[in-house]
Formats: sequence, structure tokens, C-alpha cells
Amino acid sequence: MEYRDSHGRTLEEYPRPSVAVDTAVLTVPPGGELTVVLIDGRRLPGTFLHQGERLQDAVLRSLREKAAIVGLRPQQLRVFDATDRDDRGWVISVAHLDVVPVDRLANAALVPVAELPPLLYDHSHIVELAVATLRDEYAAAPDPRGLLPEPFTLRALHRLHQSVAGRELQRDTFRRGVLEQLVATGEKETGGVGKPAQLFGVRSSHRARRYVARPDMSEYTDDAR
Amino acid sequence: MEYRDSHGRTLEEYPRPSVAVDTAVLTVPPGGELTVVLIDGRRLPGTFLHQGERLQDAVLRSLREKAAIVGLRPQQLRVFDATDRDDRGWVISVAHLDVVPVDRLANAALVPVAELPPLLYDHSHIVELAVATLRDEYAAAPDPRGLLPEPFTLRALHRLHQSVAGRELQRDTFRRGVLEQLVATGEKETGGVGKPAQLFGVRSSHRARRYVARPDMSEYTDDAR
DNA sequence: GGAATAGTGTCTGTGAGACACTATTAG
DNA sequence: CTAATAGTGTCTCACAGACACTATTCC
Repeated sequence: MEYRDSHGRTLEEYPRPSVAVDTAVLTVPPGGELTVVLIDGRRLPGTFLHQGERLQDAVLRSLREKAAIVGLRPQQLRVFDATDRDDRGWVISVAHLDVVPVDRLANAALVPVAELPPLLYDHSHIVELAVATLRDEYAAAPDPRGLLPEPFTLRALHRLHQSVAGRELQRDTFRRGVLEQLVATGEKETGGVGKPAQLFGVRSSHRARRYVARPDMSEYTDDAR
Repeated sequence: MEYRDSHGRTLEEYPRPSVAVDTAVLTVPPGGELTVVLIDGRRLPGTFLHQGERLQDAVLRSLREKAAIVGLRPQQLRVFDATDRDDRGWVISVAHLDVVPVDRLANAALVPVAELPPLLYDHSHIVELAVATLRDEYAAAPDPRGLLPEPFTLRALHRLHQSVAGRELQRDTFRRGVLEQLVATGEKETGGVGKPAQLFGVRSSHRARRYVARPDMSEYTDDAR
């Protein structure tokens, strides 16, 4: 019943690496900057892939165990595979990004990515790659990661985008650019100072991305090879 | 000397997956369409990662052994990790893209991606992802994969871009768009019919990409984690 | 009214797309 | 000359950036 190759051996008779996952969990605290979750202030949460486990699930488990975080939708970035990258042995790591609203982060240690200290291993590179990926996404859709509860004002969305981008975005240009991706609820925000702002939701046709640079692979359930 | 975890066990005492690589090798035959290398007409070349081997090297080895191809610069696409994707056992696969001038392909079986037959496993998805990645790259630089020997005419570059894009590209718009990324050699093409065309090389500042959507990770030697 | 915020009119520059024109060669 | 290809002038449209204006609310 068991598979054997042309030498009569099973797969287990050949050397195999340990496979790890390491994850940059990014968020934007209300009114704050883009931040990342760190463990011990110098590394990202990670773990080893268990048998019968998907990479996504290993990520979610590592976030739960190492940082008491309820993750959402971890996304692969790339594999780090240098042969000497881990002194414990032969370990390759699949770097991930997850974006999580701040209220799911409990008391995890958040550090603004603009003030990132030197991290262990290649974790600084992972954060860089994660930030660039998130910026691409937010340049292409109003709130692809659902960081803002709907409905929201354009003011709140504008601030979120500025936090993600790490720079000022012109108010009127931003408004005109994003407006067609939104749908007005007809309601107005109450309780603030100044002219009440309209409330908006994300138009269903733009929940994901405005422009699809590459095909969205998330539809591939990947359950059969 | 050997590493032991808090349970006194080595990494080898835990179950580990076999790690495979599968690669979409793309090329454009002179004057032809964008094509992919297939084995048996229904799958991509691939192999298992060996101990002490980088993913890139496993890819190059698989191309050499399975398709008699001298690969160039394999690039990671993503990891496929469905637990049942391979009936031989627990196998995850790192999908790759490599782009190789047609003269290095010897007598490999080339199939136009526009007429791709159904492939085994998830290999159709890998080809799709590889094609989209290559189109992004060629939309951003004159010849990032070096498919065209320098110096070249704008006519030849135009045809290459149309082959990669899989559609017509307006001649004058293309010319104006790409011209500043090139440098004229001062020479002219000889032997053709019609007005002789200028010869160009790629300006050194545009060898890679015109626009960097995400940071180019190739600079990270990744030799230390 | 004054402060604060929401929302818009409009000018400018840039660049893609499109069309048609001119330029230079071989034969 | 004609055929064929190289290369350009120019119009249009869309849109980002920028500035300043108007609109509506709370106090």
C-alpha cells in the first residue's frame, strides 16, 4: 500500500528539512502608525509545521501560542532556505504576512515599523516585504484587510491609508480616487465637531483589489494537487 | 554538540514533510509565442529538495535531469501545501518560474501557454501564476530576463513584448514608452528591407524593473537567517 | 460669528492611446 | 518609381496633483 520509489524506498528514507513558518503581523491602531507584533522585541512569532497541518494553520497556531493572538488570513510571502540559516539544523522557513485589527491583538507587543529595531535572523527582511505587500494592497483597494469597521467616514479611511502608506496623502485626490470604490449609506456621522461626514461602505466589486497586478490565488483551494 | 529542544529531542525526531520544487520554464522562440516546457506533455519538471541544497539549485538540477535544460535564475512563486496534494505521502512543493532563452532549451517540449492542455496536479495554476509574473516584469522593464541578445532593434523588442503580453501593443506608444529605458548604440541594423533601424541596448539603470512594486529581494543573499 | 471639518470647482502637467504623417532604405 | 519599414507630430482623453473655494455643522 505504501509508496516506494524506483529504489524501493519510501519518502521517509530520504533526508527531509524541518519546515518553519514566521509571520509579520501588521496592524494600525486607531489614529496610530503601522505597527508589527514582536516577540521579545527582537523576533517574529513562528513555529514548525506539524504533520497534516496547512501552512496557514501553522501560522495561526504559532500566533495563538507565542503571542496570544487570534490571526486572520495569513498570506505567504516567500521561502527562506539558506542552508545555514538556523543553527539548530536543516530548517527552511515560509515567511507570512497577516493583518489583524488591533482589538484582536490583546496585549501583544506592538512596534511601529518606522522605528523597527534590528531583529534576529532574517526577520527584518520579512517585515520589509510584508509592509511593501500591504502598501501595494491598500494602493489598490479601499480596505482589503478590513481594518476599518463599516460604515466609516472618508476621514477615517484617509487616515488609515496615510498610516499604511507611511506618508501624507492629499485629501481631495484621495477622496476622488477612492469614492467610486465606495457606496454611501446615506447616513451621517453624529457627535463630531464640524460638518457631519457621510458614512460609506466598500462597494462589493472592490472588496479585494482595484487593479489585479497578478491573479488572486486565494480562490485556488489547493486541496488537490 | 547537537541541538536538543526542551523535551531533549532533536529536530529529526519530529515528523517532517518532503519538500519538492516544480518549475514553469518560460521562453519566447524568435517570432513565436510565449511557451512553457512540459514533461510528457502534461506536467512541469520537478524534484525533491536534497540535504544541503538551496531551492534554486534543486530547480536547476531538476531541469538538467528531467528536461536536459540549462536553467538560469529560478524565482519562487509560492508554496503549495495541501495535505493530500501528493498521494506518495506528505509533500509540499515550492513552485518556481525560470525564463530561459530558447537556444538553451535544446530539444525540450515547448507548448504555447495560449494552448495549454490540462496538466497534472496543480501545475496549470503554476503556469498561470508564472505567466502573470512574467507579464508584470516585462510591463516594467525592456528585457528584464535577457530574452533578446543586445544590441536589438525596437522592432525586435516590440515583437518580444507582444509575445510576452499575448496581445498587440501599439507601435508608437510602445516606442515612446520604452525609449528612455534604452540607450542607442549609434549603429544601424544591416541587411533588412526598408529603412535601417537603430540598434539599442538596455540602459544600465533599467536592467531590472522600471517600477519597483515590491522590494527586489534578490539582493538578500539570505545566507544567514 | 468663529472654528472645524466636509466637500467641490478648476487649472496644470503628464502620459497613454490613436491616427496620420514624414523619412530612409532596398530593389 | 514602389514597397517596406523607421520614426515623429499632434490631438484627445483621463487622471493625479495642487490650490482655493464653498458648504454645513457645533460652540
